[in-house]
Amino acid sequence: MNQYASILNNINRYVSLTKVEEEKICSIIKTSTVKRRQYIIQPGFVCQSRTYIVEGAFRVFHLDEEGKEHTVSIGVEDWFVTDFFSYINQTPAQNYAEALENSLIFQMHYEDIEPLCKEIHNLSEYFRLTTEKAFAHSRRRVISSISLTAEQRYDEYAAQYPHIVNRVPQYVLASYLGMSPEFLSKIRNRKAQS
Amino acid sequence: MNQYASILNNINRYVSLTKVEEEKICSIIKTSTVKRRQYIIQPGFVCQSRTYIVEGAFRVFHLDEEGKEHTVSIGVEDWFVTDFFSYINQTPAQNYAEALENSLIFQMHYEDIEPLCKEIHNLSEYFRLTTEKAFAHSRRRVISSISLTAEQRYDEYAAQYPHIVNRVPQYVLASYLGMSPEFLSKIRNRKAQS
DNA sequence: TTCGAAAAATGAACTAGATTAAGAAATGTA
DNA sequence: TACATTTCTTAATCTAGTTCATTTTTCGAA
Repeated sequence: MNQYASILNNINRYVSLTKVEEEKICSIIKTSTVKRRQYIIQPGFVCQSRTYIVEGAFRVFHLDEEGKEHTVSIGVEDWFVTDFFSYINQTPAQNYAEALENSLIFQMHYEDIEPLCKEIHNLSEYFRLTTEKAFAHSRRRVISSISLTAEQRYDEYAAQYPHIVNRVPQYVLASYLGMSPEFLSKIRNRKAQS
Repeated sequence: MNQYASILNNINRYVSLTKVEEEKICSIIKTSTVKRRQYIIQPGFVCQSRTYIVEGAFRVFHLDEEGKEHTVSIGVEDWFVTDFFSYINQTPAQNYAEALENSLIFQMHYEDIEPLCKEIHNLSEYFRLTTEKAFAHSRRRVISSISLTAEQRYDEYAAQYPHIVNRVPQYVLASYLGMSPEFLSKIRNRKAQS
């Protein structure tokens, strides 16, 4: 069994790669291990790669002028972590991507993967379809953040990601859901009571 | 000059279509006019098409259980309007898309455009690149909605979309920015004073 | 196994922004 | 031109969620 089975499996859920295509894609993958608290993307540096999480967990967050962290996304196994704005424009990132656990990742460099998208129609389709899906979810999150109360947002998240909600630190989840850690604590406490 | 010049021009900013490709794409375009207040997407109906705005303005909004409207996106000329979640899954929409002005649109039907994406690599690339861009912006909006105050969100929008901020009704903009129309009125008034 | 630092919980005072309601202005329509 | 409907404004009241200061718990490292 191929060491890249996980990511190929993910891609083949959307398209049907030929053996040759699989090999080309695998040939540009770089494997790394990352320790908890380590950053793989930092403000000021260009996000060079699409990063696939084989094992572990990451978050992307934004640090505002007042020193407050705002978590943009949380990802675990079989997800991608990217600062898309930085990646697609190849301009310096404005966010951090931090390992929440010791992790194993596959990285595909911009200068390798973008030409490959021009070459392999299936790969282009894969990223088109997955990005459309991610975009649709992002829109749903915008609706939630506009229309729901803090407690409703927590409930929705807990229902949708039961395997993540208790895996990440509370202050990370609070900053993802757009509330203070104190208030999230209060919400959880209210639930534990009843 | 081709009647589809506007949309072809948009596509050719990202990829270089051949004449044959251009003709295939144009052959599936349906042109319509839509009156102000008319819906082109409604809850319960599947979003069948990608809609390109030639002239006019639209908004996509969600109606919650309490009867409140939450505007998800606002689009004018040279933008696409789609309920992506409904479109990609071909499931009933949960949102409305409403014409804010009398408008002229081009529509490409799911069953025509999706096979064409499999056939024309350039088209697949076009949608991949534009969706990645839209996704990156959507993420920025999530950050804004989490980290900025209502007034800062208004300022940011006014700076980024000066040509739209005074073109749409105030209650639409308020529901897009996630605040009450009364509060938006207050903000605008504060600015007019100083 | 104990120590120290980071994370979580608690509670009280505070505020951004919502809600309500009523009137004024603008806009469309006959 | 006038009437009806939609949109915007103003101001008072209310509350979800923040801030800050303190205490308690958790957990990794030695």
